[in-house]
Amino acid sequence: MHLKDAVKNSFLFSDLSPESLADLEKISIRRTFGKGEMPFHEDEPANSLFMLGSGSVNLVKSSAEGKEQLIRTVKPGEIFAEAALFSGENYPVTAIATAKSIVYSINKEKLLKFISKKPEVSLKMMGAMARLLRHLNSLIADLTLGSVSSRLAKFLLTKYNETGSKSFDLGMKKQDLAKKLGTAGETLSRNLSKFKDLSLIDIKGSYVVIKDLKGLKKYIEKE
Amino acid sequence: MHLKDAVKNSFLFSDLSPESLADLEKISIRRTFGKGEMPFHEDEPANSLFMLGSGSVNLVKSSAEGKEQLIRTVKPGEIFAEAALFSGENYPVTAIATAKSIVYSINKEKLLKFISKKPEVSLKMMGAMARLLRHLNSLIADLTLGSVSSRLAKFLLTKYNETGSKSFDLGMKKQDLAKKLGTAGETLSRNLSKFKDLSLIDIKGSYVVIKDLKGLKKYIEKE
DNA sequence: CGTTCGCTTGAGGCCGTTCAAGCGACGTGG
DNA sequence: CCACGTCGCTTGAACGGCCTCAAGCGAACG
Repeated sequence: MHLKDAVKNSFLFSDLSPESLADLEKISIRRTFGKGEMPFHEDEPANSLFMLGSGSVNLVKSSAEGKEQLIRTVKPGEIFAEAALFSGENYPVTAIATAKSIVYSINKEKLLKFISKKPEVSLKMMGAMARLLRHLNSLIADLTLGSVSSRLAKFLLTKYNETGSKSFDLGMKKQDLAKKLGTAGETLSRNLSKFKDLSLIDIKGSYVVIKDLKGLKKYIEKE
Repeated sequence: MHLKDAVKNSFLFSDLSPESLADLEKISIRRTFGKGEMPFHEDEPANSLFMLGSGSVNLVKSSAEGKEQLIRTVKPGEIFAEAALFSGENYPVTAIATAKSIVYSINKEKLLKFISKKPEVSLKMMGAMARLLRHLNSLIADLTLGSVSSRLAKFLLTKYNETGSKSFDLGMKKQDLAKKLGTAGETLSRNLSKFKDLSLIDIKGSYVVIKDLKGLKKYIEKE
């Protein structure tokens, strides 16, 4: 895949002029990562912004004991490590490719120079960061204020809204979903069984069918 | 207090030219809030950016059941509700003044116009958002990956680093500290007692003396 | 002097964790 | 083609951290 194509889906750079695009290409580096490889680690000095061309990347925080919290999963066209651009320290999270991925990295200083000539890009950049801020805010609220079953119900309903269908695939390993929900695999397993016993859903493998929409919605509120 | 003085401590606007400052003043509204009053609520449409002139403001997320998680406490000169600027929805959090505060609010569209003429301000704005992103990232990690005692130890050591002294005041009500640490008041109380019993600290009221720095540090790692 | 407020302390219970064992699906090598 | 190992998931049992409810206590304040 070429940068030109990647950029089409990109929020940040989608309507750049051809000349600008050529400039951007000069300062960006294209790399591919296999499943499990890490584009960057949270204890590395941050010197680049990244854009995902294809594949999928998870952003996680990990503790000394090896526990992990999934902060965000990046989809093609999205940028990540945006905080890296503006503070001279290390990356705040670790990036892990969960599938073969094409990643463009852009050196911090060069990008800053590039951006400063293009106010539209700055605005979009801020927009992207603002959306992230919202995401993190509600993630905090979720993790702190709610229970696992409420988070699970919310996840299922979000999937339902995204796909527009009552039956869908989880789209990730249950282990990963557990991490996303900030819990252990066993606990997720039990909660899925509970929902199944209550006839709220049916589940076979990673394939889910929502049977009782209202019932699930109640679970979101019910702490 | 006049906007001019507030701006001196402000990260965003600190080195604006006098003319720009005059422009800024035209589009900003000065308001004062008493303790407990709310400059904005998380279910209100977001139409302004805020800057704290003096006083102190807490940003919280609250759940249906009235539980609250403290996301950030804003200090004079800092801006807040920055995410509001770039996405047309509601405020992501609720702001509560914890002391008599002077707050400047700036209409979203007007500020955007103002900013777009000043790339330096955009850059600073992004810097501010980047710092926030980092803050939220580590908050999530803390809340998810660690225990209350670890978070408490981290808080105490941060205070120690900030003040440079082993004895200091908590700087807030214990209730508020509990919310900041994402726990209940009772649990905080027990943990403080535990640290005291272990001779890691001494505490009288909200006045703390650190007695065993290494002991506290161990608690941070220890899950 | 009584009330309110912030904090502490106790008792009980629940949710989620960890450790362990077991199970089916899958792939590989004999 | 089957045996075996691995992997992801499930299930059970026990433990424990944190929460809630409730009572009590000192300090501040009217």
